[in-house]
Amino acid sequence: MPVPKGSTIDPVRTRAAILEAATPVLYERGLDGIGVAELCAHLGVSKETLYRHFGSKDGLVRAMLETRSERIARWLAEAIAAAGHDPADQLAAVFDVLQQWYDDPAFRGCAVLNAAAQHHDQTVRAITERHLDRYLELLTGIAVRAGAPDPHTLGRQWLMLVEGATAVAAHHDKVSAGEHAHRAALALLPATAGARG
Amino acid sequence: MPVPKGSTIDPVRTRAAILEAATPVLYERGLDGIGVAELCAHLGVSKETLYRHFGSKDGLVRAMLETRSERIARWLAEAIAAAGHDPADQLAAVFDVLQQWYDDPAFRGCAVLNAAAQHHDQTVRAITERHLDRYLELLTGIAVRAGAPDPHTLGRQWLMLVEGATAVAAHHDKVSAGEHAHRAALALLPATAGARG
DNA sequence: CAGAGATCGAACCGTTCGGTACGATCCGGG
DNA sequence: CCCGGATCGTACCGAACGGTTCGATCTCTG
Repeated sequence: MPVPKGSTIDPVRTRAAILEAATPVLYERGLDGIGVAELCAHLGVSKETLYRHFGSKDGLVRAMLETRSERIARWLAEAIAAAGHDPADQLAAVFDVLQQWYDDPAFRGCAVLNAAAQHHDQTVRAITERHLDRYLELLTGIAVRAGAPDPHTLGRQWLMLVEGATAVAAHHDKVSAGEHAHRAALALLPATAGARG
Repeated sequence: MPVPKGSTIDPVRTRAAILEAATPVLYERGLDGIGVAELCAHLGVSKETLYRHFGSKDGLVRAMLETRSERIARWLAEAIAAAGHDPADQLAAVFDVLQQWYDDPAFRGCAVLNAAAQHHDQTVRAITERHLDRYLELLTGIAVRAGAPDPHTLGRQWLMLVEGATAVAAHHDKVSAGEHAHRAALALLPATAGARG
């Protein structure tokens, strides 16, 4: 029973449960690939409840994308933090996490970028841009700690590798995509930096 | 007058004209972002004509994606051929073409990959995979001519940079995206190869 | 134990969708 | 000169869409 029936039992928990359950469904079916009625059936929630908590389908979508973006960034940041102090290890951790994601049978590419490809809504565009900002910040941080002379550019090139690997894994071939991207990212490090010692 | 009115004047020209006119509209509005009626109004064609030539909206979409994929590949191949014999120049030509594309105000990312993000139809997936195959073949060719020891892997890493640069340009910041990706691609060349001399 | 509030389920609304049908029009080939 | 076929414009279809409403139900709070 994902959502309790009674009253004041937990107004905020219902919202969170809806969000949690809607995320994978919207991801695998696509934002416009499922209607509100069928979606509610999957969630075990009535339409009225959904509309009271999110106002509209777009409201749910926006909340879902923001939550997902924040979660991904937190997930990556934790993987980086757990990798110790060596920037090379931190970089390896990033691409390890990515490859694990690619290996998930449900993997269908980046949910946020997929969403942006469908809704060219202004709000969704903003969420997408902020999502890539978060990625960029994490990667630039590694580049700084690695002593790269132009960490901003290196971070951006790493971002391209991350997104490129994700696209290739989603639409072409996921085997070793993370590993190949990782090796490419490493090759950029000594080329741009005078670092490593 | 995009489509002549009379009869046997040219059955194949009508189809081509529809395809040509539909491509930019579907690109900027999104595959599901415009209905058949409005689309036909933009094309200056009646629904009956469209359905006689393409059978369904999906039929039109498939034809459009295949045509677009082939055209992009041909365009890139010509740019490579025009760049002379030096693989480095050929690589530069690829990223030059990409940056020109990014600078187009109508640029909204790769039409084929955007389509795949919306329709997870089997046919669209196949078109997308073939599209990336074409890219990969062109890039691997450059890697071979550059004497890379593992040209297949290098081609794939370049493909990631190409798609990553496109995604970043579409969703984050298009300024210098092609140039940064180009520099990253160059850095991969001496790292993977023992070549250049 | 009574009331407030959250939820359900289902009916309902207007709109839009992809797709079809039809009569009128226009043209090139025999 | 006329017929066949491609086209147009429009009306139409059933289904699905996003969203609203309402009575019944349930549960926590006072």
